[in-house]
Amino acid sequence: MATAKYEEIYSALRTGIERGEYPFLSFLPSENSLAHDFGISRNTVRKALQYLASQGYVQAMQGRGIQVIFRQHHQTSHFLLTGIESLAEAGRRLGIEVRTRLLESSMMTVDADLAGRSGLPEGASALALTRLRLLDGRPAIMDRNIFLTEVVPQIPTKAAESSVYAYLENRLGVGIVSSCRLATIEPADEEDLQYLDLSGLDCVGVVESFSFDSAGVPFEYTRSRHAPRTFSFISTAQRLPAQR
Amino acid sequence: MATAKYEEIYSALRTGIERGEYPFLSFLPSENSLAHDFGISRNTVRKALQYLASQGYVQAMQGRGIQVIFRQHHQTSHFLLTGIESLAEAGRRLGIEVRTRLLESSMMTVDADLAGRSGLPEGASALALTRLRLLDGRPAIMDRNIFLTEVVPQIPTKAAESSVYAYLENRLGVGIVSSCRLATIEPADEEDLQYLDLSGLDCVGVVESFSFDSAGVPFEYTRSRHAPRTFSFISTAQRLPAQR
DNA sequence: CAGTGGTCTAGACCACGGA
DNA sequence: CCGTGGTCTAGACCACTGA
Repeated sequence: MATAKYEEIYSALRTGIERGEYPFLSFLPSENSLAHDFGISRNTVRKALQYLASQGYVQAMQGRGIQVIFRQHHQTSHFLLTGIESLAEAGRRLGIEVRTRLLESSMMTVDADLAGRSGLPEGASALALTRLRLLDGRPAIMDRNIFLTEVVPQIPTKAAESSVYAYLENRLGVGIVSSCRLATIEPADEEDLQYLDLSGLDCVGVVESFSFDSAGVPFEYTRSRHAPRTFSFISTAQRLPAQR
Repeated sequence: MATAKYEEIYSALRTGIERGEYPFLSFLPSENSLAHDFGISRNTVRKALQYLASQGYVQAMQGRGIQVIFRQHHQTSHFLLTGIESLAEAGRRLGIEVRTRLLESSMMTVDADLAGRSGLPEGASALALTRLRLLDGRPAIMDRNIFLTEVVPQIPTKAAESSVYAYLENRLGVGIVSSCRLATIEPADEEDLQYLDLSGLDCVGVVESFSFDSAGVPFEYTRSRHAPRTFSFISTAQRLPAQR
């Protein structure tokens, strides 16, 4: 299937919501009428609606309908902690100019400490990148990426200075399927003070990321140190069934 | 239905994963065999698996199987940015003692600025709480909660000093269904310096939260200022269909 | 090739909300 | 009461993986 039917209706409804055709707190058409209008089964409609809900666009209410809970100005001006998006993609979405300086690229071996923190197999060969990312010309993020050599044998300087993920997807055919992120705050170190524009503050926001490729291999571990000014992550949550 | 079938199999598999019966990078039984074993249809099995994937427990791979990607020690020692969980619940889960001091409780009216930031209706009457939360005896979080009076007419001091959410759910029958969180870093202000244990740093982690109840009313806006030491949020992401 | 997950259907019954 | 969303089924066909 080129594009699944539920993706089409997901996109159609999302676009409608983002354009304001379905404003904040209004209701979407009912599942039955959507199924009829799009000529698909109700199950497929429900699948699209589930994705919309998981992204914070709508909230379904039994007996009432499907309400729009998306607010344009709040939910489109931040990085996504939920969602897999490269900095280059986020920059395009937010209208921010992203530049990247490759500071270091080297081969290494995953030691016990790194293996424990990252889930990468101990003793494996890995490629480490250190990159400084500039947002609208201001040094904002210090990225340290570690890739399994087995999955990512090398990364050309040019790719490292534009988008690593575009290179992985388009050249190597490696896609990130799942990713786990951890956000904390740490005292700034000498390197941060040297490179980042901290606006006089003494902390950085740290985002660690653990990624799995489409073959289920944990192949990437990244630590990003963010200047406070540009640390801004958004996430949506729904009550889960069977929550402990 | 008391508990849905998919909730039961979700819980069963999650427990199995958390107990190590299905270790990191192992495979679950196939969808067909799960359907047979639990005596339910494959669609229902898939629904349970989808929730497991959304919580970062598993990753399905076409033609191969369903792989476990959950690592106990990494994913159970942090607050959840994905997921709706009160601080009291998180404390129990993490084995942290949570104490709360109510600093202020007052009625207010939602002005234009607050309405713009929070999504609460301008002019509405609201109840504002300011609370200091202590984790294992150390002042760690300054919470500012704003509730629509229409939904939450009042909160007894006792409830404010234990868990507001338990009070909302059990006494008022108000459940949070969807919630949007925004995490940033800000310079510490005088109040933070006065109350919080900042470990000598000059920043706080700020989490803003916008919540909708089961009737679809945006009824709560919360700003939490976290001491850096205890700011630690985890989030999992999957590649979405139709990602921009 | 057999077995896996991915998509989709048509229909059923239930619980809930509002008129 | 009717219309809404919530759950569940049985079965179909597809695309992909690995032996």
